[in-house]
Amino acid sequence: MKNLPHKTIERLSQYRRALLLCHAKGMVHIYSHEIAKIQHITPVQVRRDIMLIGYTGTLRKGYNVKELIDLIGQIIDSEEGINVCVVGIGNLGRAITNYFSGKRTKLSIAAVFDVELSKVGKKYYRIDCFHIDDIPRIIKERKIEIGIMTVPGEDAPAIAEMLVKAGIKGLLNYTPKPVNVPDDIYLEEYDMITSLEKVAFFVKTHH
Amino acid sequence: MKNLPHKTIERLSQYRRALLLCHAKGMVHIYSHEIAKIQHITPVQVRRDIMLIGYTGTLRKGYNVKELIDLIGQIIDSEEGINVCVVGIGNLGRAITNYFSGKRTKLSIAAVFDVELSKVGKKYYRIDCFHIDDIPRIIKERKIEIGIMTVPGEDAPAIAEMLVKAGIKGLLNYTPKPVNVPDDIYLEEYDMITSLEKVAFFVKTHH
DNA sequence: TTAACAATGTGAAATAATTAACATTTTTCT
DNA sequence: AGAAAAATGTTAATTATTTCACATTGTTAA
Ligand SMILES: NC(=O)c1ccc[n+]([C@@H]2O[C@H](COP(=O)([O-])OP(=O)(O)OC[C@H]3O[C@@H](n4cnc5c(N)ncnc54)[C@H](O)[C@@H]3O)[C@@H](O)[C@H]2O)c1
Ligand SMILES: NC(=O)c1ccc[n+]([C@@H]2O[C@H](COP(=O)([O-])OP(=O)(O)OC[C@H]3O[C@@H](n4cnc5c(N)ncnc54)[C@H](O)[C@@H]3O)[C@@H](O)[C@H]2O)c1
Repeated sequence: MKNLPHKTIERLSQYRRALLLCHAKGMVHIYSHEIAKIQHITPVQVRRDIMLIGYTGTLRKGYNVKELIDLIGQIIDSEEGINVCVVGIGNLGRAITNYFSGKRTKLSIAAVFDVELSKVGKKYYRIDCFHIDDIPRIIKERKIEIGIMTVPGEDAPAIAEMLVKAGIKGLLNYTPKPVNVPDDIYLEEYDMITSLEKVAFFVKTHH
Repeated sequence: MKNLPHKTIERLSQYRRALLLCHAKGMVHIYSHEIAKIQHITPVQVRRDIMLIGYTGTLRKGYNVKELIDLIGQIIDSEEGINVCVVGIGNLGRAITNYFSGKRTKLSIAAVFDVELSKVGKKYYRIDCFHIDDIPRIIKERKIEIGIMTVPGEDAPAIAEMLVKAGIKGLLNYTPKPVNVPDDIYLEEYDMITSLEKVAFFVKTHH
C-alpha cells in the first residue's frame, strides 16, 4: 500500500473533491460507476484505486462516502496540515489565493509575497502580503513547506532559489519559465499553453 | 508518425517554448541533453520524441533550433490558427487572457464572455467582452473552436452545454466542477488543488 | 427457494511510456 | 592515420498504468 502510482494520487484528490460535494448533498453511499462518470474514467479504474488504498466497499451498496473521504484524507493529507505561500500576487496569484481561501483543506496559504511596495503590507483574501526580502524569515516563522510561483517568468529562477534556500520542500511553478531545484525538492510545473496546445492538437486530429 | 503519444504532444509544446527562448538568444544548435536539462527529463526521452516526429539532428552538433521549432509547429499547430474564447473574466480569466495576449502563437483569444453587465462591452487586454447570451452568435462569427471556462463552479455545466451547442470542438475546464460533454468534444480539466495535493503528498513521503 | 441480477475485488493480460544498451558517425587529439 | 570522445538514432527491455475477465456475494423477484 506504500507505493501508490502518481496517477492514483491525482485521482484520489479528484475523487475526494467530488465526494465532498456528494456528502454535502446528503449522499451516504456511492457506486464506482457513479464516481467514474463524474471523472470521465472507467469504473474499474476507480475500484482499482480504491483497492490500492485498502478500502473496501459494500457489495451492492457501493462505497460509504464519508468513510472514503476520511480515508483519502489519511492517505494524502498530512496530519498537522501544510502551510503554503504564493509569490507574486498579480492576477494569477490572486486567483489562486482566492480559490484556496474558500476551501478548508489541510493546505492553507499562510503568506503571500510580492516586490511591489504598494502591495506589501496589504491583505489579500485575509492573507498578509510581505516583501520578498522577508521570504527567509516568514517561511521559517510560519512553517511554510510549499511555494507557489506566480511571478513574471524572468524572475522565476531567482525566486525559486530564494524559496529553496529558505527551506521550502515543494514548489509549484506556474510561470512559463522552467526552474532548476535540488533533487530533494519536489517540483511541479504547469503551463496553460501546453494544455491548450494539446487540446488544439487533438481537436485538429479529431481525437 | 501519425499516432503520437499524448505525453509526447505535451512535451513538444514545452520543447518549443524553451526553444523559442534559445532562438531569441541567438542559439543555432542545441543538444538533446540541453533540452533535457531545461525540462527536467532524460536526453533519451528528448531524442525519442524528436525521432517520433521524424526530425533528425546533426551528429555532434545537435538539433537546429529554428528547424525544430518550425517542425514542432507543423505537427501541433493548425495551418490557419485556432480561435479560442474565455468564459468568465474574473481573476483567473484575466490572468489567462493577459498571458495569451502577449504571445504570438497560432492560438488566439478571439472573444471573452461574462454575465456581469458592467464587464460586457469592455475590452480586456484588447479582447472584446460579450454577454454569454451572445455565445452562439460570436462563436460562429469568429470561428471559435476552443473554449476555456473560468466561471464559478456551479455555472460550469450550463456554460459547457452552451459552448457545445454553439459548436465548440475542445473545452478546457478550469473550474473545480467536472463537466460532461459529448464524446466528440475534446475535454481537458485542470485543478490546482489536485496539483498542490500531489506536491504535498510527495513532500510528505519525501519523494 | 432459487434464479437472475448487480455490484465489488482482483489476478492476469494488454497497452502506454520510459529507459537501457549499443551501433553509428563525426570530430578532435595525438 | 588511428584512437578516443561525444553526439545521435533506434531496437529491445523494462516499468507504469489501464483494462479485461471473471470469481464472489449480497439483493431482488418469481
Ligand atoms: N501557468 C499558467 O498557466 C499561467 C497562466 C497565466 C499566467 N501565467 C504566468 O504567471 C505569472 C503571473 O501572471 P499574472 O497574470 O498574475 O501577472 P501579473 O503581472 O498580474 O502579476 C505578477 C505579480 O508578480 C509581482 N512580481 C514581479 N516581480 C516579482 C518578484 N521578483 N518577486 C515577487 N513578485 C514579483 C508583480 O508585482 C505582480 O504582482 C506570469 O509569469 C505569467 O506568465 C501562467
Ligand atoms: N483550476 C484552477 O486551478 C483554479 C484556480 C483558481 C480558480 N479556479 C476556479 O476558476 C473559476 C474562476 O475563478 P476566479 O478567481 O477568476 O473567480 P472570479 O469570481 O474572480 O471570476 C468569475 C467570473 O465569472 C463571471 N461569471 C459568473 N457567472 C457567470 C456565468 N454564468 N457566465 C459567465 N461568467 C460568469 C463573474 O462575473 C466573474 O467575472 C472559479 O470556478 C474558481 O474556483 C480554478
